Amino acid sequence: MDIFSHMTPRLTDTKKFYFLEYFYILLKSIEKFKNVNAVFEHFKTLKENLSLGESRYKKIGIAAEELTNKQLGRYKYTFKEVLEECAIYGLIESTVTNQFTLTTKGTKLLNTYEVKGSESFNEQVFKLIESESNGFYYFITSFYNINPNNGGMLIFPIYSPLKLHIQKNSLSKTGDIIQYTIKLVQKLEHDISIHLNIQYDLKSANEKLILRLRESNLIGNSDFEKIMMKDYNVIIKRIRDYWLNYFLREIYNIKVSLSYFDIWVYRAKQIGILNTTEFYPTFSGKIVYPVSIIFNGEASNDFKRIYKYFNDEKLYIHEPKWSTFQESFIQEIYNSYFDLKRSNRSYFINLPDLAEIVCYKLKLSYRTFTEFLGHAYQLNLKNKLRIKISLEADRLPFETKAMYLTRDPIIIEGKQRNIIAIDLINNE
DNA sequence: ATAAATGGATTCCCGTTCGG
DNA sequence: CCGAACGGGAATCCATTTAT
Repeated sequence: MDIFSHMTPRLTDTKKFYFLEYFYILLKSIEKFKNVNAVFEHFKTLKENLSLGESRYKKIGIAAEELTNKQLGRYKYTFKEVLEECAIYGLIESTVTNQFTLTTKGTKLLNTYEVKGSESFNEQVFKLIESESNGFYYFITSFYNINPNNGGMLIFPIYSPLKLHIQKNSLSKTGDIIQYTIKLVQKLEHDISIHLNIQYDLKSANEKLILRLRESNLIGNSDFEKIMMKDYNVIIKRIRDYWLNYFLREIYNIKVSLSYFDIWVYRAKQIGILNTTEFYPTFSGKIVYPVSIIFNGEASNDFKRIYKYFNDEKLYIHEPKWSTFQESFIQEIYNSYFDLKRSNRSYFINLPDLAEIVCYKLKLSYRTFTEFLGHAYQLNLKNKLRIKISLEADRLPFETKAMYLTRDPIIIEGKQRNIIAIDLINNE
């Protein structure tokens, strides 16, 4: 029995920020200060210290500069959002205007972060959000319903003109833009048939998109009409967002805006409920899939129960133990390594790419992957593995230095590892 | 009728990537 | 190697919808 026969999910109770650590830095700031201005000042410092938000590219070792007024405005916006969401969960209270204090609940949550670390903290935050909204339930169950034969995986393809080998300077007229959308639609239909196993005709949806671009005067009525180059980025972004929305709302029938969806997904990733990646090898765009299950009953030892719903269904995260999962893990990194190597020719392959494939196939969180690879590497150093694993920090020759900054680093034995090679040991 | 919420659209920003 | 263009996440804006 679906819990939403009794209620609707409250998917917009979450405020507009991605990182769960914002909860921590706000609580910390209120623990130290009462007055809203002082709280904000501290919040700002902690935000910078933990490099939260602003850009997905992490700054490396550059001292913080003075904020512009605009940036300050943005920080205040986020601050306000976090403040509001903390109030929803009863973590803070305000008896006098612009004065805040922690509630018992808030103090307890802050303590969890400082004593038990961010993982336990995230799990507690999850419980707060879920008890308020049942939002994660909505997404996990929807995903499995949408793509039951493929582990609940959702695809969000993105193909910029560049990706389709169309030069910017060849997109100067209305007809060029339309040609781009037609080529794009072919790719989208192809991806849908491959990954969702449905034949979809996107022609009429594409006509709607073109109509909208016309209504906004971004493109003309005749194919020969020039587009304004200042509008170029806007046009491309409109097209991209249109299709992302279309996949979300029309194909998957998920009842939440793209911006809220992104926030839910990103938060779920931090909790370890689902994985999301923009770097899955051989796919262009975003992929989202659950690494947890919800059902009424007891799960095997490979799962960790983190929540129980009022109808007795439980949410379990797939979190196997190394002792029992070791064999499957080794087998999968071995298989996936050779899959990737086939298209690569080089002995070493990109480790984050391998992580993507193994995490997807075994439904492991990235954290568990790193932990298990660490164990495997240890055994390998002691010659207790049937394969030989080499990990290096070097990059592949054709990869530029910057490619690693956009992806979460994989740290094994205290060192960031970028590439991996695997051999069979042939003396057995 | 007014205020708040919503969510799509736009802007900002900045590291990456391209093309010469 | 360099400057221009790209790209995408986050912040913000703002028209529309919903609540009061």
